[in-house]
Amino acid sequence: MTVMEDFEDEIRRKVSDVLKAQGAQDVQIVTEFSQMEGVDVAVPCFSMAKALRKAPQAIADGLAKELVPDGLISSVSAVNGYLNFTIDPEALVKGTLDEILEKGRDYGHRAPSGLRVNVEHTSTNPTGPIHVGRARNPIIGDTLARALRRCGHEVTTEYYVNDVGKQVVVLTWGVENVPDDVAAEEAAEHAAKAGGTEKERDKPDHRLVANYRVANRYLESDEKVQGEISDMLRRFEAGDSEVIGTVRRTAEMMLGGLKETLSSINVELDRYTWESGYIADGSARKVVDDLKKSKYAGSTDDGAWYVDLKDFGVQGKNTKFTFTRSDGTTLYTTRDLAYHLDKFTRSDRVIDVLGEDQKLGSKQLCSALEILGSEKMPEPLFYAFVSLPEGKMSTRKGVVVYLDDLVEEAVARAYGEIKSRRQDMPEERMREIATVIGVGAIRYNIVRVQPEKQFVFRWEDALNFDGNSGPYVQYVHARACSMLRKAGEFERCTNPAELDDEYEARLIRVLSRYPSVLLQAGEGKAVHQLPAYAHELASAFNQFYSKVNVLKAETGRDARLTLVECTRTVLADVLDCMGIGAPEEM
RNA sequence: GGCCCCGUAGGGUAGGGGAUUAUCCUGGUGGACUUCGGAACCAUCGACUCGGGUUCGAAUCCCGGCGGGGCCGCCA
Repeated sequence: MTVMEDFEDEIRRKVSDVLKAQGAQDVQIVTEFSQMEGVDVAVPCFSMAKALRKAPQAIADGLAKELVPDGLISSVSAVNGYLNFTIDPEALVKGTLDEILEKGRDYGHRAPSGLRVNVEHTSTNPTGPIHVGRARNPIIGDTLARALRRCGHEVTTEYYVNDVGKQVVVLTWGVENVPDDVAAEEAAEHAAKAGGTEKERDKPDHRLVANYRVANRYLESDEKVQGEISDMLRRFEAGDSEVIGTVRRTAEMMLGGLKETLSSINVELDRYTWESGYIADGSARKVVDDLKKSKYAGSTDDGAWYVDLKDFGVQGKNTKFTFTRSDGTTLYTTRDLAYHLDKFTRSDRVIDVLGEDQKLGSKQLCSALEILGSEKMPEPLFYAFVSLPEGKMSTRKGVVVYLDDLVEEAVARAYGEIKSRRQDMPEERMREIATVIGVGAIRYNIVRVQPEKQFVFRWEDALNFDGNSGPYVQYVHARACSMLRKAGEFERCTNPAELDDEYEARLIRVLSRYPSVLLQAGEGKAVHQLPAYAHELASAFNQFYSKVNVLKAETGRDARLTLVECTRTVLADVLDCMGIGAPEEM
């Protein structure tokens, strides 16, 4: 419990007591942070108006009259239908700072809930490198996972690897059959088309995707290749262990490259689950058997099975959700059902981070789970697609920006910045910090916007290091570290009498809100609140910094240094929650 | 054809029924400061897609246009 939470509790309790004394039971009392100057928490009285049959302002007036400021409440007033409360400023200062000092990097984190939460994210097909369109997925997913851990949950992150189906078979055929020189030529040509932003890389995903492109091209025109691939696909479907093994090995090679990319942006997943596993262990088959028994099931003349979802709110000309082909083999969605049932045995909550093209699929999945009698349902988190100013990303047309290229560019840019301001720093250290800054800029820029909004990728935004950016926040952290380094030994002091400047008070107020921001980001699945908060905190610190002397303070130096230390602690944690490093110098 | 998202200053973006000042960044303009690290600080300019409706009150909810995106496979 933080001071702010105690404060809100106290308000709710006291307002409720007064209402009960006035004969009103069971009235919902909501508290909210106020933007009004001089008001900390407000209770809007509008929603009580109907139940109490009184005007909002009259309710607020009545309550304000009965409530005597004591405890954490230092003042009460009624304005425009709001009951406004001010927290005892001394308690806020002392309570917030003491708690940060005591908990350190755990400030704002909740006690263990015992809840197991599974966050599936990324799960891109292992057929090519990750481009910035897809990058929204790992960045949102990883950030959400970090926020949920701070909410006290036991979080497992998971990547569902698609090693079944035509795409991976085509890839595998390409890797086995396309001559090295043809693939190399394709890679060079593709890089040239991308206009120099893209480089040839010796990395499995970039190497193998050339074979994949060539194979796809052959597939369009060459009958011999078409025959070979469909034969391979047939053997794959029939359970030919040789083909299955080859495909799996190819997918693993590709995945190795993808993992490298993810790791470069600080995304490490706890678990990789292979789609083919659900065929091998018979669980996809069991889903088929169970669905066939349902009253919604039916089959076409040639033997394909479906469930009709028209009673489940699925709209459109075709409400049939097919779960077996006419030859009896399973489909992607059938295996996805088995996958979700598996996840439910391992977790209490299951979150899927998905592109918005999966909306219908996800709804169908839920309906089918309902038919199967599942008590748990996945919670999908959808994000809209990322496009380029020139239009949709397309690997084939060369209209694509690979995440590896973006990272490289951002790091190079950060390196240039450091080099221009720091002549004293060793080369290796500059490189190290440039990586942290470049990656920070990218993650911050992408997590900044609400997932459901379309996102147009622009180099100048992604490489922006000013204002509302990762590097801005990192810079403030580095600056705070520098001050603490220079300060040397000091005695921690949280005496409110020494922290009564308006800039100090504002900064502390922002610090006090961190726990509620983590809650919104995690439980509310609103990860875009994190960069907004980080920027607000960093900005409040910069204002404080420009107006108040710390190292040269005549009085209250220790208290100010303590405030600097607390800010640094929270900045480091909010950055970490976004998967962004907090360098001590830059 | 049907369904689902989104539309906020020149560009980007927060708020997603309420407080006669709608957030933040960028951009423009103008400042302060011999700095505890200027990737900074201050001031100023500039916006709720349109039309109806619900409501004491709408950027916010409902209906309809317009614009952008997505989906409607025995693909994954």
